[in-house]
Amino acid sequence: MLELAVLGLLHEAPLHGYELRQRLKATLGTFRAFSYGSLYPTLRRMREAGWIAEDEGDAQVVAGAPPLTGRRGKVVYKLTADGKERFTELLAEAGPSAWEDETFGVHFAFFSQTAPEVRVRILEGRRSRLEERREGVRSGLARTRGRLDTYTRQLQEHGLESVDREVRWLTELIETERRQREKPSQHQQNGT
Amino acid sequence: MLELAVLGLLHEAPLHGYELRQRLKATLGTFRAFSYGSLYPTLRRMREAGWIAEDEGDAQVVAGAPPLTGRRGKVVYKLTADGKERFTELLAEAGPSAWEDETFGVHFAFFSQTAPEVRVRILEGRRSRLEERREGVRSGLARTRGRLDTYTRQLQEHGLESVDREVRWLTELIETERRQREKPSQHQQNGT
DNA sequence: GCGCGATGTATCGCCCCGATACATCGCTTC
DNA sequence: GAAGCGATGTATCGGGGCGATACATCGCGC
Repeated sequence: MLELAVLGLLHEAPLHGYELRQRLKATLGTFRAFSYGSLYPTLRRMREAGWIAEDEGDAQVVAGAPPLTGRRGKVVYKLTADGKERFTELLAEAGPSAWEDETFGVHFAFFSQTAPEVRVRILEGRRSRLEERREGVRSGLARTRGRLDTYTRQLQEHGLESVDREVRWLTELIETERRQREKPSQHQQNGT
Repeated sequence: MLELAVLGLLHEAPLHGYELRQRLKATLGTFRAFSYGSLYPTLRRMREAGWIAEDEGDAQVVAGAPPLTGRRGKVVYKLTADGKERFTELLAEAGPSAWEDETFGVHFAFFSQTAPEVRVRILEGRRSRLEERREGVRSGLARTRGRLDTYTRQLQEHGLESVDREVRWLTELIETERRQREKPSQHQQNGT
């Protein structure tokens, strides 16, 4: 999980740990935090696996943000060729591993680097995943009708509505994707 | 976490592991699953701590549900006196440990056993927690205006709306709680 | 009589989190 | 000018949850 996120972030620019974590928060938003307690071990694992390399040294690596100082002997990480390959490989995956709760957000965050067919597959996969869950909760709610205390029921209903909301969101996204594929001349990329 | 959930479930009736897990899913709904990989170790820890006792044996323990067979040498767990005490103790806690993401749902699920003041404190605590986060995301979104690609922005905005929705939900709940305290004659308990 | 899905108990390794420990930098405050 | 402080920065540790996996039995239909 974190692996993919780190791969994606470093794919844009070399970063050191602290920055990585900031970007993680900024990119994933409410979705996930990823503490240093996960980050540094992951970084080590990835270095050992050969996906990333440390660029010890000193200055001017920061690339984008003025508020980040970034000289002095920091450990700057960057992708190796193998790392890039690995990233592409992970982005191409369109199985359950891409649409489970914990994973989906990270995959989605790098959708602009992902192939259009894969995007749609993932969005649809996530949607049916959520629809299944929704049915489960709904029937559970129906089965225990009246036997639940107010708070438990309220919790369920709130959860149900959240799932519902996400399903609608996904449906819109899928439709947009389809439209995009009809007329691929338009693009929705950012403008730096 | 799981500890509180198990305590709460066993407080209603003795159960064995499998049932416990079913109830966990039914009670927490979309909120959390809790796999056996967490449940059984937790059960062991709790037994060692003296909160629960095993009631090996055979029959008629099931208490409520017809579809659950439940004879044969299953391991039925029930609360000890210490366990009940522990439960009450945990229910009375109204600190951050009760309103963080992972914990809040479980505490909420047992609100009907929780003191009214504690309920309000927890709801308010959760709400300010979410409001903080909302501000963080909002300002992050403003700071990077235009520099984010569509997908990342969409993820952020969806997350933001989710948080917003939960804040509104909590506000309603808080108001209901306050009203309840004005005229405590009405109650909102379930009717078995 | 055979297989299969639900019931049931349990473990293992992996990953992530919060807490914690440091150390330095740049800034304000006295 | 030194003392204090919050942001920057790197890192570890213990604990807990998860998915996968392994079994074993029960009740069912075929």
